[in-house]
Amino acid sequence: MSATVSDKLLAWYDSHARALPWRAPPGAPRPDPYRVWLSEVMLQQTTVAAVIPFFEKFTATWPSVGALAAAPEEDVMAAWAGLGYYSRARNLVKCARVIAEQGGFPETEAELRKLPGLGAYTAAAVAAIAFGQRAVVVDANVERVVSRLFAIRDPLPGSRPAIRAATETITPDERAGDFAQAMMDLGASLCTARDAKCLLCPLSAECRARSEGNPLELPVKAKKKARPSRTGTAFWIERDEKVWLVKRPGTGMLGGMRALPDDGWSARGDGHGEAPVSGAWKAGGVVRHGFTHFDIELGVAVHAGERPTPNGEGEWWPVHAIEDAGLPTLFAKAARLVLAKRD
DNA sequence: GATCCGTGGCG
DNA sequence: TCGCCAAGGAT
Repeated sequence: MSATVSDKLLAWYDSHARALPWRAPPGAPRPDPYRVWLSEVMLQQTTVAAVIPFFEKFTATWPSVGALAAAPEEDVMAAWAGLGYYSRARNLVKCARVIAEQGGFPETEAELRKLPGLGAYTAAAVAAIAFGQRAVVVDANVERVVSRLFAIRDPLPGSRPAIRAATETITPDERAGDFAQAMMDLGASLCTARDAKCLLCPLSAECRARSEGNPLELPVKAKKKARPSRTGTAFWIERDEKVWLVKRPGTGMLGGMRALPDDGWSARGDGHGEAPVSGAWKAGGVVRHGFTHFDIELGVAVHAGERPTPNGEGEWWPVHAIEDAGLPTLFAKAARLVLAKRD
């Protein structure tokens, strides 16, 4: 059974693999480990379509892990702005510097797992795809495909050990990297969360969910908690055609990112409403944004006084270049709102 | 194990 | 409109 599944899947992959910028061209040897690692980190909880432009920008700016290691962290954070989960960018820089210092990527799953930002999934994926190691690669696609293939009906995340054990039985000794990518292509194109194109699937004859009932019922997942709604305020403080930006603390939400000053709102509670500068303020409108665990309704207050002098750390950023500041999406929305109302 | 951490697309 | 979802990791 195991040989049958992987053989069928690899044969399908050989004719149906997606052409993606981090994959080696057909017939080429293994892909560049730097590009594999970078793409895998970007792809954590992030769709292929969202990653591609960021991947192209990063590899054009920093063509090697050495170039990335030498980059100012601030530049990398700004380049990551809009992609989300910003701890990935901080760990990306840390990891690049460790690798540069070590003279290259480690090639085993266990050594890769020690690097910042590489968990069980990414370490296995890089070991298999970039270095040809046999590694059991389990991501959300594999969880879904394997849950259906083996009719694993226990709900996630409790079923993860069983899913991993089942994946182990079908992972081939050779081409484990192609096998992993084939599972992900299958999960992205045929065996998706809301659809199952079983008539096109190379594994339909082996699929227990298909023979036993409706594949769309799997995997079963625990229900998620409702997201709270928060309110807060961001402050637009301008002087000499420059706007005051702060750098958020290195850990926590939007950690290490440039931002507009705000009133301390968070996932846990609303903002206190107090401005960082005295003087007159006018309402600049409201933006709404959804984070993973809460929604925020953010009022934008625009300073209406003369030559404000903010307290604390920050920098004056040219208003005309605000799109280059590397603001995360919520603050980018707020900035666009202010500038749009001005016209 | 549970929680925190972004964003955009989809039905 | 809205809940779900995506090549997860760190704590």
